Amino acid sequence: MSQRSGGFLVTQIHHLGRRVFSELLKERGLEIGPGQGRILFALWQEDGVPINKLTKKTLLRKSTLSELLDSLESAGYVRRVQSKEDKRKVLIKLTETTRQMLNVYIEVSKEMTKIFYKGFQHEEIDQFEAYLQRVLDNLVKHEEQ
Amino acid sequence: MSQRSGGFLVTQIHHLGRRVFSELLKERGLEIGPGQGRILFALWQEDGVPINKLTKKTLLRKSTLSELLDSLESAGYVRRVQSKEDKRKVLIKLTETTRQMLNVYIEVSKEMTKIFYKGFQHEEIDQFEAYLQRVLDNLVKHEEQ
DNA sequence: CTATATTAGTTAGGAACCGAACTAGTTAAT
DNA sequence: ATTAACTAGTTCGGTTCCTAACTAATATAG
Repeated sequence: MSQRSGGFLVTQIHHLGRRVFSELLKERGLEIGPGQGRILFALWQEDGVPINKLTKKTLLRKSTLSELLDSLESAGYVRRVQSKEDKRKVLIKLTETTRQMLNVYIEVSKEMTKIFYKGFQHEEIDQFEAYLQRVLDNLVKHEEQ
Repeated sequence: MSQRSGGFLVTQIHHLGRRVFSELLKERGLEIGPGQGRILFALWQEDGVPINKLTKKTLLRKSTLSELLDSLESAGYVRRVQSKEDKRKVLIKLTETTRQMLNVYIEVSKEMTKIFYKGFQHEEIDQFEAYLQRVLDNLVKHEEQ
């Protein structure tokens, strides 16, 4: 119960990992930051979604997304389209250029995973990610209340 | 090998966790942000250290520390003292006020840990944190090269 | 059918991070 | 004993995140 450091470890992994990932993206010529990549990744899985849905996928605040989307839009990676059914909603669509970046991004992600899990057995990865998911669920549940 | 999401999970846990932790600190009347807390925590373990050593403990860049220490100093939580042996070095010392915050901080950390690990057995926590440490080591090793 | 509540996004101000370029002090090499 | 190389911190400009306060559109309740 006493000296647990999970939160600190996660924070350190996050920051270090982001630096490494950032470096890999640059090496491969992908001119996006890891924050932008996170949003694009969600969009590659499902395109043309309203911002509100992106907040659920990324767990970012809508204000954060609003700003990141500004930068992605002015870089020409996404377009904002007002929904016709509900005029409050803004649908985010990938541009053609962006769709072609997916493969490189996947490559970089794989490389990142290799570094991340160096020396891990497959079952260890499974177990570890299951733990991560449980922790995430705990936090989500706590925030919902 | 293919669809691994460890990095994404860690990122999400980090951001959610930070929001929760931030909230807890506020509830308990501790007027510091989670970033500041991270530095103070390192100082509580060892006081009067040069900034360079703090970069190793926190894994933050020196520019980041420099700025966070500005805010901690102007809030009266730490003092900067030039080292006499090596005039390049700046030693960071806690003030008396800050030393008294430790207990509350520990309380908040415990509360955070409880949320984080809800439903975990002791051995599961041990195993999980060992995995985290391995991942962190991987990233540190990769960066060193 | 209007008033109210809810939902979707944006904006503004601030905090926590980064790399790159700088200053100043120390060490090492000729 | 100079010069060159290294080390310690700071500063600057930029990114990614936050909360709180706002506007606009839709849904609901009387």
